[in-house]
Amino acid sequence: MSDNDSKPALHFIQEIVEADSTAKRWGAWPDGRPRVHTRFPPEPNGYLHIGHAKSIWLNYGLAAQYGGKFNLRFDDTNPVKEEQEYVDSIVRDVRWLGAKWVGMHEITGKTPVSPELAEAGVLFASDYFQQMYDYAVELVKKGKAFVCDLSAEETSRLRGTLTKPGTNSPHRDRSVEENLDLLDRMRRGEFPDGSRTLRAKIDMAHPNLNLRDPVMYRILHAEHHRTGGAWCIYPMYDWAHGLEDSIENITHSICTLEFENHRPLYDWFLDAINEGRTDDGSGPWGKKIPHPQQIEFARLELTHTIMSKRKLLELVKGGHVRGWDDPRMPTLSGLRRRGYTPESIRGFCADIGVAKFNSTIEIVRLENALRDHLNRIAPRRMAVLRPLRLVITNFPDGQIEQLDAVNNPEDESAGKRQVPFSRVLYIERDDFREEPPKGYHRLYPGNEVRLRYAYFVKCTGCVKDTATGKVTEVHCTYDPATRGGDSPDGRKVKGTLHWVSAAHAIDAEVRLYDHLFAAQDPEDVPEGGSYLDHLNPASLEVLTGCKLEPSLADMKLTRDAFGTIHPDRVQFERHGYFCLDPDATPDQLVFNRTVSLKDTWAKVAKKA
RNA sequence: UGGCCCCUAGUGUAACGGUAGCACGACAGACUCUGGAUCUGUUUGUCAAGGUUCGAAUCCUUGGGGGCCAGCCA
Repeated sequence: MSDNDSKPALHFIQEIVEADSTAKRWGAWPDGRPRVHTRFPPEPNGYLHIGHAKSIWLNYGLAAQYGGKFNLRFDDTNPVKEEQEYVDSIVRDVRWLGAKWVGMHEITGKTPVSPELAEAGVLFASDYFQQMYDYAVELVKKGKAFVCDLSAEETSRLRGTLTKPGTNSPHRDRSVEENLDLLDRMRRGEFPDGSRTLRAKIDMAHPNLNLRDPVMYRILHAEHHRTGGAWCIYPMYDWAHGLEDSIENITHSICTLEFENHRPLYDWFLDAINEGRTDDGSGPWGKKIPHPQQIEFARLELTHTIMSKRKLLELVKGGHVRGWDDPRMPTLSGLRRRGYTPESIRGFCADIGVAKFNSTIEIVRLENALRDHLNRIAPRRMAVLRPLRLVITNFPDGQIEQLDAVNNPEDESAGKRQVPFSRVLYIERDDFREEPPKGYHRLYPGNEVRLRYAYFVKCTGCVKDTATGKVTEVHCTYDPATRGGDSPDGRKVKGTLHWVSAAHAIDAEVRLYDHLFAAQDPEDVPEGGSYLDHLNPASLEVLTGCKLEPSLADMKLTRDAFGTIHPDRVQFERHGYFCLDPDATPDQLVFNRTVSLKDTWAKVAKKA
């Protein structure tokens, strides 16, 4: 090939959109650019998780890439499962991720915003209920739908099986007049729940079970979170979804693989409505309505976690986690509280690709995307999580020195800060061994190490509790010539330790997290087992009495105009990335470990 | 004894009939005031068999493996 500018590889959906744009298949915006209009259509029956992030980013990313539009639309067609709480959390999470929908009110400051403004531009399928009903009446008139009096059990029995065809409903051949009358009375609430349905008249012998006279409306005398008691019949997903897309003039209706078998039905409904309609609106049925293209891709699966909304709900309700926003949850609210950045989640989504293969991504990929971003933006600080006293026996008692420390070696503009140093410090318990294992180059009797940004110190011994044998204090001497951490004689040390001056340290609680599930695939359980059996008992470790350098007292957790938390993020050197938890109070700092640093030593030590 | 979809290193993902590449991991090394970061190198792959073709990961056939579908859920 002679061209050096190899185009970035497009995934299969981008290829479709690209081809459609070239052909102007979906027409053009007023300025002449080809139209691309996507949407994210969550059902408000749970919190969003990282899998939804992939979908949001796919849909919004496509719209952004092709200069198109993106809708946030709630698919709220089942009042018995849906709640306003979920609407609120979903709107919050989509906004936090960085997707911008049509009509969205963007953040302008920290002044709290009204719920109306927070929801500005958000669409609801329930707003289309009347239009959907009108279309249903049209199908009845066209002889393509009928009212069926069969019970749910009978309907199921007559549907047949995967290998055997179904049987026609005895009500399938009712007259249009009778169907119209019955449908009207269903709508008026004359019939009890479950007594009748409106069904499409397709083919009870179809090999695709979705086409065996599917139910379009069921009777549900339930209070809807938005329409209240206005309706007592509610549309089924298959009937509703294509109409929602059509009404919004969506071009590409992207969904996950399990809807592949539903695409023929998606198309059938739209085709049925368009039958007899014309491009110019002449004729008895009027103008043709838009018919978007449904495209399916593989949903995101991750190791060491679960993505099922039902099971996530179980974890919450069963008290296995503290709530939807527990930092161990794969929910966006959990990841946010844990300290994940929207940038890192987007980066992850861009990284993993879009395809039709059912794959499971190793969770380290997510953690890596996180480290990658945090490494660039997080200021470095020193924090001793499991403190051990270190006394510098030749350092003048009462003397305090302020030493310069670099805030972020990856970002010079982050500048420097001063850290107080004195005779008694805390170091990590793990950084001292009376008898060092092979390859250990931290502190042990006779060994010299560097105290980061401070001095070289040489270990002279330790003090032990006579009863327990536990080391309570380590002693060392320092070399005054190494101030700042460099030796004028060119002498090298292998280890560099972080530390905190005991007299200046602030106390904090630190929560360490590990994978919620110990098993790679929590769903992989023997007969009679449960994914709950794989819950990792060590997924949360709470450390108290941690010692932090004084500058950490400035850490903040802010809330934006929508009440969404934005915690400051830091790297505790040699430990990992941390952020303030909403549980923190002015006199009790609480930190979450977002993700640990890669730990080569741990790997070496484990092998030995 | 149904229909639809899918299968490329350990895990993901490119190659669109013309040299199987990339990322992450793993391993080895360099560098380092974080056993971090960074850099270098190594390793491993087209599910199988036929067919079409000068040439097949790619097209066809058969077989194997996996996913989804029998809600008045989405």
